[in-house]
Amino acid sequence: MTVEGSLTNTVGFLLGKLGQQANGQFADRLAPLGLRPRHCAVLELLAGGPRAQLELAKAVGVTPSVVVDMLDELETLDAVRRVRDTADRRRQLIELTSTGLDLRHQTLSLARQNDEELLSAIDPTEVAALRQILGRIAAATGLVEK
Amino acid sequence: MTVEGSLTNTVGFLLGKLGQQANGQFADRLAPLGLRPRHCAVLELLAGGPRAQLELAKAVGVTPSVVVDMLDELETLDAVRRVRDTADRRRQLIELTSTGLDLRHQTLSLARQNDEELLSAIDPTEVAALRQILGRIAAATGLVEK
DNA sequence: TATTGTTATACTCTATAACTATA
DNA sequence: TATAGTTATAGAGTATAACAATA
Repeated sequence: MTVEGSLTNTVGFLLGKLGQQANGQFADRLAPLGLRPRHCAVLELLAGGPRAQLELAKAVGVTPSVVVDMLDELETLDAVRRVRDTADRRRQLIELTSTGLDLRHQTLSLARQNDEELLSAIDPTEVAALRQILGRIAAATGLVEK
Repeated sequence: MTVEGSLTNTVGFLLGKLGQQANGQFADRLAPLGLRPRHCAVLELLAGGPRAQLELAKAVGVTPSVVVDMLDELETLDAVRRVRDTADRRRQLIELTSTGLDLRHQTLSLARQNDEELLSAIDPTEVAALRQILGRIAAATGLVEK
């Protein structure tokens, strides 16, 4: 048993450590695809329809110049297309290509594999409870658009 | 309700996001003390007795040169002392000073405040369940020495 | 010759600010 | 004059590798 009154027992500390671990493992799985976790959030958003770059920046929580880089990379992979908005020629609408959609399915599958590995030590009913509680905290802190 | 089959529903994704959030909030609380989350792990370890720098590096999971920097900072704060090991003069044993011990108490208190803020949306029995499950996952993945 | 700690260097990630083209 | 996107630059944070002292 861990020492009472220790930092290690803190939920925040555990979340930090486990989050880093989960993210690192996920990044390793994504690497062969030429993607990193950040890209997945973009693919996910674009699956809901085309978006402008600044919209993506705000939604993913990164600065616009980072979005430019990510989209350059995704374009190199033929995962997305930049199409000029005819109504406002300053904007570019980012569309998911068919290979982008396929890539998104793959990342989703990898994310599930990642979960399985991460959660292999605890039983299914607890996994469900965990997912539910984490989802509620994320929603409460506004981390995820409901 | 969130879309079924979405990355956002994944435990790994939620852990990553929440971990980053928890860590950021904790870092903000620590900033006035001149500390960052990493330092807390060092203070915690040293509370169990003096350690050599390479031991600290391995335990905290950072590279030796980073430990040098962290200890320089902690020494500036008078939180730790480097004392040459008389048995092996290459080693330096790092000791917690009394102000370091005090600092450790403060960081623990801040970590608890952080938990309260983070978990304000969910009720106590669920918090207990969450802490228990996270602790078990962390132990299973070897993230925390039991 | 190997090991502890240190320093110097480089690399990644991200943010800031200047720039263009459109509005 | 303001906005969308881009580029250039700089700042954290971290890792790698060369180095001095000791074993």
